[in-house]
Amino acid sequence: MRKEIKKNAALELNPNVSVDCVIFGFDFDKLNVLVINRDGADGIQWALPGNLIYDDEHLDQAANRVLAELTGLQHIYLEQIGAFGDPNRISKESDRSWLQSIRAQPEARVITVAYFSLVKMEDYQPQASSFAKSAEWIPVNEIKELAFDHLDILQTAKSKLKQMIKIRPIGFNLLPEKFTLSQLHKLYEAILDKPLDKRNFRRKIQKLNIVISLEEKQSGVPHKPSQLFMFDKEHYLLQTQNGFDNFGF
Amino acid sequence: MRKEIKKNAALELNPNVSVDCVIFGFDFDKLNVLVINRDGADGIQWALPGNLIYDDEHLDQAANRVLAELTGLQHIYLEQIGAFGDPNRISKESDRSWLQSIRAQPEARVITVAYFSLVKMEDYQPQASSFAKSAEWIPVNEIKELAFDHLDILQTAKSKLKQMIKIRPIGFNLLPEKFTLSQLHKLYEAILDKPLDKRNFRRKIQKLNIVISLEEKQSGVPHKPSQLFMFDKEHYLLQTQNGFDNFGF
DNA sequence: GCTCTTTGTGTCATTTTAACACTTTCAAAT
DNA sequence: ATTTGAAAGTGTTAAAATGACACAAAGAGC
Repeated sequence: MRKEIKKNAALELNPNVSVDCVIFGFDFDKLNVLVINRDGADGIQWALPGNLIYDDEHLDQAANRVLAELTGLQHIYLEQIGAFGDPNRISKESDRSWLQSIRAQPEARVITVAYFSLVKMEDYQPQASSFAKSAEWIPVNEIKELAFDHLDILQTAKSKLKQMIKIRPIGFNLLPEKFTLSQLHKLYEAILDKPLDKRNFRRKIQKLNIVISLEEKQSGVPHKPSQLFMFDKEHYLLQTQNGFDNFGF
Repeated sequence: MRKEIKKNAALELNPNVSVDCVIFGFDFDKLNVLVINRDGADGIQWALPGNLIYDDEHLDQAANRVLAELTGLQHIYLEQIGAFGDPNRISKESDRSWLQSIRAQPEARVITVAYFSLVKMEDYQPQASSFAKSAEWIPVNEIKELAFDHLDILQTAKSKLKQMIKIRPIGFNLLPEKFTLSQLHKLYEAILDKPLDKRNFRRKIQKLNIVISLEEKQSGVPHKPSQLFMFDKEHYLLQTQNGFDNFGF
């Protein structure tokens, strides 16, 4: 009997800790973020995919599980961006009434640990399930309101992304295996939110030795076809071993 | 009666969430970290100052409160470095037996949110209280073992510090108001853990326009007395407004 | 006044940066 | 077949930043 109880306890949701995921995608023009739709009383309400953790799972696992449950996205490398702990972070009236419908202890104080990731949009078509009524990519710049403190979380994610892309070549996760330098250029401009000189950008990327030029070009485009490139992971790893950690944008 | 219960509930510790603080100090030679001593069965056991949060307090507040309760340090700007969520992070035998003695629910699953700060050692003489038997500055390099997953947390703090000092002038928090460039130089070397050329370091710092040379020199030193400097916060803030965020070390 | 210790300083060769405009290549339309 | 539109791709120059490197000056203690 005692064992029974313990076993159940391990499978129970911890009422005090949740995880939320900020998944960025790039449509070759602007940054998008994956949100779910909770069908609230008062119209559409977007939220980041997130939910309570189980007592026996690692935070990182919980983030992966919750993301998969709500959006179908799996096998994604999620990186933590921080914990959000305002005691009133879920106390807005619209949020509370929604929580009543899905939580065993809707009044419990919940801190959340936020994660973020960059994915190739084409590879991940979100499929809503669980309490998510839908799951969609929305342009980051068009998001003016989100449930709970998710707008804060998104803001934090954006600024971490901006920082991180200066230090690590994470941008490649947003592009297909084979990409053009113009795509990469546009990506950096979207993330850093400022224009970068085309020629200087190309020179810098190529001098960094982190892209390999393929013997292949775009085809079917109504303009001069572009050379295709791949990320040179090995060369990058070599450089990091020598203490390299600054792309200098 | 119901109110009574609610009020008590608000004043209760949340059994699932704690905060831990990594406080760095600099003794003009090397980095130190503030640890408390829990008087365990099997000899001395160092730990980072940390404890459970209350249900009605912000995580940031909790970190400040816990730090003050255990070490007496107050009015310190603490910055979050991340949440640690291994479900077994407090399950080592020595940790469990200690938790029995201080926690109402010693078996609860606890995630912790870690904070860090940089302080002037001279300004903060730690005073142990609560369950801390003592509170002391220990050189970071001499720490081989800590309670729970605190060694992980310390490691993370060190690497965040290394990153952050390249982006923001946080090092000045470790030095007195008035300092010499040699002290600053040594500090950067200690944090980055590599030698920096003296002349190049001085040139760079001075070109950054973030220090003001005072009309004052060291005295009483058995060698050529050094010029004193202050951090030029205003000038730094101006630069950040223009998007500046890279000291390039 | 000698010794010890730390401060403080300059140059040069190399690399990196920022600013800037025109030609090439292809598909689609005429 | 020719034109048009749209994006790709390319080089120079001046200014600034970097890294490597060695010796004189100032004070305290003896």
